[in-house]
This record gives sequence, C-alpha cells and structure tokens, in this order.
Amino acid sequence: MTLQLFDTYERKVRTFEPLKSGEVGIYACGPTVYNFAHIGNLRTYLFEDLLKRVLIGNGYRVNHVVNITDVGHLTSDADTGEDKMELGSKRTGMTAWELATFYTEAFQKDLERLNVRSPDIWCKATDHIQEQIDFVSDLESKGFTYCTSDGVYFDSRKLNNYGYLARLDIDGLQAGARVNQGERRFVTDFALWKFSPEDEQRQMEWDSPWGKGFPGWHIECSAMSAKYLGDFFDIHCGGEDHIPIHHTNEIAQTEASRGSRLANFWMHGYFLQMDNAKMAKSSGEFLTLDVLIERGFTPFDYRYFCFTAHYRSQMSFSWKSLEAAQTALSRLYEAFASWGQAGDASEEYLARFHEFLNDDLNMPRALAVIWELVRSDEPDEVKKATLLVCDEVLGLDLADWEPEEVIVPDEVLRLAEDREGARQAKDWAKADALRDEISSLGFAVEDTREGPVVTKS
RNA sequence: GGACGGGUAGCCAAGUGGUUAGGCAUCGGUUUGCAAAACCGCGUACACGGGUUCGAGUCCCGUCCCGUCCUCCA
Repeated sequence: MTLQLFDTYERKVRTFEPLKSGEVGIYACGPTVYNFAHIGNLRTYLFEDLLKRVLIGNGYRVNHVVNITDVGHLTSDADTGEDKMELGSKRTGMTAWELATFYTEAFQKDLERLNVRSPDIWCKATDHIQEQIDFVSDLESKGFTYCTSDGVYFDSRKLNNYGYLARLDIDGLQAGARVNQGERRFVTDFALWKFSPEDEQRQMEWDSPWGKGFPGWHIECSAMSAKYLGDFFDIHCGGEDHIPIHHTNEIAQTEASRGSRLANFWMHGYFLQMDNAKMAKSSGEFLTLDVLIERGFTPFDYRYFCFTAHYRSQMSFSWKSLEAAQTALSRLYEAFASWGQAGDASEEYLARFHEFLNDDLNMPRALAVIWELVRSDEPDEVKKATLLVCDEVLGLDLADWEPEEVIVPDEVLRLAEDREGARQAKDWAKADALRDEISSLGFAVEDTREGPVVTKS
C-alpha cells in the first residue's frame, strides 16, 4: 500500500509522492524557548517522530529540520506589549540569550527521553537574521510590504488567495476582537520586521535597512526552510493552532516571494486537552514531562499514551487514562521479555501493521494489530521477531526494557524470609500477618514458582 | 459573532452506509493455602430532535455542548 497522508492544504488524504525520488524534506515548527515544553507541546513532536519513522520505514531518506524560535514576539498589545523572551528573562533573572539556551536544552532533553529521533538540522531564528532581512527585502522589492511607525508589514490583500490553507473567511474576521490593530491597514496583515521601542533597550535587536529591531514571527520559518530545504519541499508540520495564522502567513510570504506554497503537504498535530480546557504554555499552568516522571510514569508511558489516539484528533488527558497506558505498556514489555529468542517475523502481521500506518499514520489501529498478535497463537519467537520490527516505528525500545530494580531494605527481606518459613510450616495466620507488615512498609510480596518476590507496592 | 473541526459504552480511543477495532477498569474464570501478578472470558455504545435509505454512529437539516483561530501558542 502506498503512503497516504492528510494534507491540510487540500483538506484530504492523498498519496504521498516525494518531490525528489527517495528523499523527503520535512520542516517542523519548533518551540518558542521562553519556558519548559508541556506535554501538549510534546504530543506534536511525538506525531512528527511517528511521521518520520513511517517515512523511513517506507524507504525514504528524510531530511528533518526543526527551528528554535529564540527571539521574542509580542505577548499582548501590538504596540506596547513586551515579548515573551524579555518577559521570561525578567521572570528567571537570566538574560534572554541564557534563557533561550536553557529552555532549548531542556526541550531537547525531553525529546531525547521520549525517544524522538533527533532532527538532521536544528536552526535558531537568531542565527538567521540576515536570511530573514533578505527575505523581507525581496518582498519589499516585489511590492508586498508597507511601513508603519512600529514596523514593516506584509500587505495581505496583494495576494488573491490569502488564507486558503485555513479556508479563512476574511470578511468574517473581527478586526480587533482580541487585539489592538495598531496601524495595520488590514486585519490579516502581519509584521515582517518590528522596530525596537524608542524608550526601551531590548536585549535582542539587530540593524536592518528599515531600522533597528527584530524579525516578525512568521518570517523565520519561510527564510530558514528555504535555506535548508528549498522553496518548495515535501512536508511542513506543526500544531493545529498554526493553521489560521502562522502557517497561513508563511505561505503568504513564500507565495509572494517565491511563487510556491512552501510545502507539498501540510500536516498538523491536534491538541491535548486538559479537563476539556486548552493546555496553555502562556498561562503558566501546565504539565511537563518531569511532573509525569515525578508521579511515577516513564517517558515511554507518555509516548505510548499518545499513540492510542490518532494525531488528527484532539485527545483528553487524565491521570486515569495515562495509568491505563502505563498498565498496557508494562504488559507489553513483560510479554516481550518473556518470549525468549526471536525467530522469523510474521509477514502477515507486519503487512497489516504497516498498512494501517501508511493509512495516514493510524497508530491506534496499528496498536490493535500489535495486541492481536500478542494474544494470538503465533509461536513466541514469531511474536518477538515481529514486534522487534514494529518497534522501529513504535520506538518503545522493547528489547532494552528491564524490570525495575527494587531496592529492598534488609528489614523487609528478613520479614519476607520469616513469612516464607511460616508458609513452609503452613502457619497461614503468621504468614498473612507478616505480609501485612511488609505491606505497611510499602512493599508487596508475591509468591511465584521461583519463590517469593518482593516488589514496591 | 464568524470560519474551521469535534461530541462513540465507566475512562481513553478507532471506525464515514450493511460483517465484534483496540487498550484500561469492572465482573466471572484459571492459578494461589488465601492473596498478588499473569493469563482466559465478558460490553450492540455512537450528544439531542427530525429527515433520506431496504438499511445510518457513518449522509442531510435543526438544536445543545466542546475545541482551534480572529493576541502569543504544539
């Protein structure tokens, strides 16, 4: 089966064909590094990792580019708002540059722990100021820009299909519904270059032909993707929130400058919902991977959790559903570990597994195939070999899993030995009393064929 | 308010016209001195009201609710 992917631009699933034979260029929008990534952010990167692994599984060489937005953009009011990096700098006492480095590293560490394959290229907005200035200059020479007192703006009405990606109903947009329009001429116009405020020293600012300032948010992606992947590349990814503004504007810039719609496929990961509410990084209230780990979950538990829903569906987060994923995954690990040596993989199960993944990355269905295999009558060595192949896409590191080492205090060990003695003597009352005592110390004793085993309870 | 996208059994979640998706939990069973763990078995649910059709969770209309965007956001 050929690879089918949903393209937001066409609003349909269509057959993926690379622009260059055997090679796929992917650009994925990365984070603004003013705070830790929350688990909702991370869901999108897990989707992109799945996409990449499926492409590789289909035999493509993937060139994967992720940007780091390390220059601030406005937080609120278009004219006077502080930007997120400056704000983060005040909050933490770090300079904006230190802040960027700190949160970039934290983000990369999260991805590594989630077993997300590292991109081929990480690119920072601040390392590509000249490319962005050149891009804006080109737009200016083609007549798509105008200046106001606070910046250089893109004149969106010069494009006749502005907003096609999001199917924007331009007339229905409420200008100023949520933000002051400033001197923008039209509701969908956006900043390409912003001037530094006269009365304030910014930490991050650069000279430009239009005056000292900093680049607009959208221009970095058009400029950097063009540099690393060309003017028209295979797949551009990001979160669903990027469809109406960020990606719409990226397309507008690139169409105006290069005449292409930037990417052949536009793919979007959908939000993780928290109690039916959006998990917002800007609100400061959010769950991080570290919090999950503190609560006894592993990054793989979260990885598996995300796989239980399709990337194009919003997903509800709850501790209960994360626990369900944890239980399922540990059963998968234990089953895998119990199977001994791997033999030959089942072509039939592999085919079905890959067929679902090639159907717009339907991981929930692919996982159903995994469970069908696990609970089938196939010989253990076949199950093991098959899952080993599937794990190249799953990325759960099934072969590396080991039961958690439990450090049992001597006192508990002694109690367990006493209990075993009582059991041998068939003194059940004493054995049960000792088990209760062990339990009160936070441990559980399980009687297996190989004798009693003490675990954390 | 508008555009776009959703509402599936206790929970998470696949599925777009007609044959049980799957996982977790509950319950029953195997096992165990009893447990635990593990394994096996077990669920006809599709927001609500109309309509189309031989047949609808799946298509159409209306209503209610949720999300995305119209500030920065994965």
